[in-house]
Amino acid sequence: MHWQMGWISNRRGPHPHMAGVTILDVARAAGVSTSTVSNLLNGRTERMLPETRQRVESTIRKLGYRPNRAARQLRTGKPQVIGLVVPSVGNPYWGALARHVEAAALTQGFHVLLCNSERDPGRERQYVDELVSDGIRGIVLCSSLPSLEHVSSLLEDGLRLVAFDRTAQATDPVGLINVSVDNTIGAELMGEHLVSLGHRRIAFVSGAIRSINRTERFEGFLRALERAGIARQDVVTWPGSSVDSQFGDVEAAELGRVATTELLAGPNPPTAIFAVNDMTAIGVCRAVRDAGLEVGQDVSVAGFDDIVLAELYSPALTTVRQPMKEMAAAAFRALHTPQDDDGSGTSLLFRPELVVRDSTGPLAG
Amino acid sequence: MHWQMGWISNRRGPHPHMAGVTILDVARAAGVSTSTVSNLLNGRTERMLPETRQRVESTIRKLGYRPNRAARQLRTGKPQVIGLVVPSVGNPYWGALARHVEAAALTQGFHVLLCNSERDPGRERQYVDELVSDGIRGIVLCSSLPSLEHVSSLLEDGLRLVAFDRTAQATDPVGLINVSVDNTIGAELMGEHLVSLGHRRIAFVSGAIRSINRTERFEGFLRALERAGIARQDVVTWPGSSVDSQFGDVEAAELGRVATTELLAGPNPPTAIFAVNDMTAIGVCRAVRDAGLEVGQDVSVAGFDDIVLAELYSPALTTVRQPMKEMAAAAFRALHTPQDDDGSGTSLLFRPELVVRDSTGPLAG
DNA sequence: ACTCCCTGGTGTAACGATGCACTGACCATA
DNA sequence: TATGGTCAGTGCATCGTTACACCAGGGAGT
Repeated sequence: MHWQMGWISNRRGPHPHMAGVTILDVARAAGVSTSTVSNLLNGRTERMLPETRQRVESTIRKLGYRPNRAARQLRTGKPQVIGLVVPSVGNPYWGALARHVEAAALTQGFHVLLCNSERDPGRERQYVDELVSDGIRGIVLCSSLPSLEHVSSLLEDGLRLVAFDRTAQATDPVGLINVSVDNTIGAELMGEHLVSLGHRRIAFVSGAIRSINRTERFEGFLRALERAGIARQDVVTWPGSSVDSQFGDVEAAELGRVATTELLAGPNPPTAIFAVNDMTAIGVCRAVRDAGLEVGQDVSVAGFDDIVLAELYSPALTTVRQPMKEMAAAAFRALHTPQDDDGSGTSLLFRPELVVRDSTGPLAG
Repeated sequence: MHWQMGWISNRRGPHPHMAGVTILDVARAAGVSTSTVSNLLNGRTERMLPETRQRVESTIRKLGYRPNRAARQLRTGKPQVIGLVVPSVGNPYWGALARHVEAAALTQGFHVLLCNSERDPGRERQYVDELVSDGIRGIVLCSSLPSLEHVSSLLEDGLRLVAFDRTAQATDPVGLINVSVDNTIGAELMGEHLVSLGHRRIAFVSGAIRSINRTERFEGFLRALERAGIARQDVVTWPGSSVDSQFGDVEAAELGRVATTELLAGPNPPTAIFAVNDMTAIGVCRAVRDAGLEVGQDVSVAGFDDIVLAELYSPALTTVRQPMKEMAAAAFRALHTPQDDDGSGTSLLFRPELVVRDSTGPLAG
């Protein structure tokens, strides 16, 4: 009978896996049922003789058995995988996040599926839908969208969603957890730092202040200046221009450059410039130098984020550090803690740290 | 009978999925068998009335059906996922690769599992093993190991492995495909560029020349200088020091700094310095400035890779660009082309491009 | 009328793990 | 001797998809 030949030669099915030791192999070798092996694997050890447990465990090791994730997922509906959606992992900031999220996931045996939205809202939404329909129940989303209302139905269906680099908003769907640095405090620290160096005319450079992050950073910055007796209306900002739309990476630097060139050419130019992030700060530095001035000497420049670049740049950038590793770990953990229905704990704010390097210095003259 | 109640209320099983439209739902709605739907899904359309095909296709769309990846993998053994193992996605070079690999995968409906080896050979090996035993059959590996012999058994078992940023070696296991930029040509281009600027005393800075990349870059560099009549023994290199071990990211810059400081303090210092990569070049720049000299004016500095940073740095770095997007796409494609048993085509070399910016300039005086 | 082939499908046993409902053995109590 | 209660497991239906083996019905060749 040829079906029997098929059965014999094809114990592993039509497409044999490489690491083909199954739970059945373990069960047989240990002289127990697959149920017992499964029970052990899933922590139901209380119904088991320690001796049996030992035997099964050693069999698992001897055979090099590893549970098949696909089969497990098919059965449980929960894959050991989380999704990570970032604008672009080519950006050092998101690259660092991806690195630390993956490290955190690894400690719990989870894998990370990487998705680059390229700042395309449609693509971002599609990725989330796709991950969900692939059975993934936990996603770290770094959205470029101000509103996350479109995911509320997924949240209601049990998806665990962590929004990274974003603080909670009033209109947020319930169940959403936000992980972010405390932008307000960070900007306040930087404001204080610049004031303490003697600067009084300080500019804030960013794109059109629409995103939550930018708003918060601006607010914190203002707060520090007002405390130092600088009136709100005396704070220099850049009005924005045609360059200003959705920026990423290199464009952010370009924005800083354009803004600074205008600012320095104007009447009564600032002696210090606080950029909304490090990429922008780099563009600011370039413009300062292009104007024949020295960064840290003639004009102080500060950034935000503390990307790798900041330390390496020349001059090394004074900036506000986000505790990336801790934030990434918290984001991953939040994916597994059941949601608090009391509505609290939907925002995890981390304390930023002021990092003073060479791009800021005391007011000259 | 309570089992019946269970069956009724639990049509989706004990852990209901969110997007629960199955192939059976489609089959029923279209009035065909699941086999027919499956046949359509897998391109076996030749045995099918065009009319039937239309009906099934529109049903799929109407119901928003998406095949369950876990079930598909369980059956076929081949997940729609590839693995990407990089030293650290926090490094802009690898971040850029990850971004483009993911984009290439997306075009074919594949997802990318991200793994950071953190330059730990054990971790790198473990990741590969883990991916394989999870059923993944295609991996892009950016190894820190000079030899890849340990994966040969996996290759024999049908794993498709692409080694990125590495050229083929004599001892490579068969079936391994290498994707890399042509380091020799790239370095040659840079050597020519520096020579054409009038430099005669040019240093090559890297860690201990052990890795394949570094060796090739050094060779190409030498070739250009020899063609210009500069004897091999006159080429300045840095002997290496205690700082020199396995470097990554920030450490690479530090290496460049230390090396350059020594070089400039020595007798007859070089007028141009070619660093093995951009990170190192950045460290070189810092040391040049620390010595009171100006980059691009007093001393020319060149890098390799053209990471984002290079353009943003100040001065903008002259470097050798790797066509990352094309290389990433080729790496992904190589994962799916059957292996050529004739042994050819195991190395894909891409043509680099010289990018002249501000860090190099004509010999002063 | 009979075989043989072709077309356009269908039936169904797996893939590997899970976890509920069950059970046989043993002990304690009534 | 019933009765009940642990203990330490086991049996098996099930998740959604695939692909091989099969089959009905029609036409062509002999």
